[in-house]
Amino acid sequence: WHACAGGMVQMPPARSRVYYFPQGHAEHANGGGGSAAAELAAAVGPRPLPALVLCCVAGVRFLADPETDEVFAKIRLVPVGPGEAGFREPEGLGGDPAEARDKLASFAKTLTQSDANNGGGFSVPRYCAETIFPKLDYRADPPVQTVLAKDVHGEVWKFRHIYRGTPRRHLLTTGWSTFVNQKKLVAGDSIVFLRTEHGELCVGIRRAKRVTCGGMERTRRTR
Amino acid sequence: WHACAGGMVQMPPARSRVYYFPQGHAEHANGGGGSAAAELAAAVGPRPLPALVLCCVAGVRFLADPETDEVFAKIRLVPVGPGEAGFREPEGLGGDPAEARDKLASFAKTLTQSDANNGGGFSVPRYCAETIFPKLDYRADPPVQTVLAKDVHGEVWKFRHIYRGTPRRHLLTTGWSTFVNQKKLVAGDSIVFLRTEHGELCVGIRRAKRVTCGGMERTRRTR
DNA sequence: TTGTCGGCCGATCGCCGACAA
DNA sequence: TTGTCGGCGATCGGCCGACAA
Repeated sequence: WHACAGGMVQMPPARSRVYYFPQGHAEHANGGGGSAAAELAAAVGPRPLPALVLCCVAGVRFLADPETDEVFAKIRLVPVGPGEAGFREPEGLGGDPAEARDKLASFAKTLTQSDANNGGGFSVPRYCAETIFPKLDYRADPPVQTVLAKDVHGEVWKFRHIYRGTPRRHLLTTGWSTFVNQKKLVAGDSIVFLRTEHGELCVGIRRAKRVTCGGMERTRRTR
Repeated sequence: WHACAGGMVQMPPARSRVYYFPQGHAEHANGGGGSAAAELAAAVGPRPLPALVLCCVAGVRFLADPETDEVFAKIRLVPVGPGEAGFREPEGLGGDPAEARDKLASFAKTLTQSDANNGGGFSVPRYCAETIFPKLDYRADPPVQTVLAKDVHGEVWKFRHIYRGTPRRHLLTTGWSTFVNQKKLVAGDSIVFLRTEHGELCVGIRRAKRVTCGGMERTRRTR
């Protein structure tokens, strides 16, 4: 899902030509998780570095880690000889994904302490509630509904969406803390809600870059 | 630890001669976890099967899976040519381990529903409480103490041991449910308490053979 | 002797409006 | 508009003796 990966990530379409940069791949694979091929292969265009290999994108598979929900892509590359015909720039790179993207409405929010602390609730920004979520019946008092959202694995999460308080605001209550615990979200992580063209509601997460500092305290609301 | 593996398991001492049975090793490794070498190499003595390899036990290491606490052993085997001298039967097999075993007192109990259900407590059989656990001060009312026990990894678990109720019985209360949850114990699994010759208290677990049936319900005390 | 149950008390969870940034 | 807090009600964990097997 593009919404989870972030707006900076652009994937080359199939059958386009890219340069494979072996040294970067090796360094990346050393340092972190196994999802090395993805961003590197996306570094389209020639660079002033040795050992560039012109390749043809044979296939792209969008995947997600079943445990951490980390999204990555597997890109099959087939080397192309310099003399071979049919050199084609990945021309659609600027237009295609952007065009596809505004067919679906999406909204991202970075979790606050209050969202992540086990107080149990999530403050829904008005824009998100009004454009992404199903319409609320504002005649009810208070207006409440159950919201269902699918994650990257197709698993459905159930949230109680209520519009209450003075002044009025949108909140997710029941179901939210379960989601936070299962996904192991902390303040600083981001959550993405999006509605597909079929009107289906989806939810994704993007984790903050973890500060690998020792004395990091897991803030739990003190009473 | 022998107490966890059960009384049926006997390990060959170092430098003894055993027969390695390659086919069984291969079948076992296919079916289950990685702890293949252990029991197979323990099948001491010639069998009416082809492809037996006479080996010398070069070393035995007693290990435990850090996640499941499953105990197993790694046995280094060195093949011995049929003509080589010094053929020595593992003569000490009957006497040695048995003798070593009654130096330390141990007690095993299969967990009942009440022990495993999150009611929070564990019924300690009188024999276990009186011979394995530290002595209680029966003058107190009720007699209580804190019991510390090490598991196979050296991790220390803390239990509240109390002698109460009418009629009186020994119970583990505080600390027990944490232990059950962390070790993922269910009714039917067994727990082993033992006291080493240094008076140190240890705790081990032996899981029941899981029935891989679909509709197995996780019984939780209904209210 | 010890397995299971109902009772019950206290801790925690999580929903709420009141503020204020 | 929305982040954080104190309050407080409902739920649940877990300790207890009463039985009975």
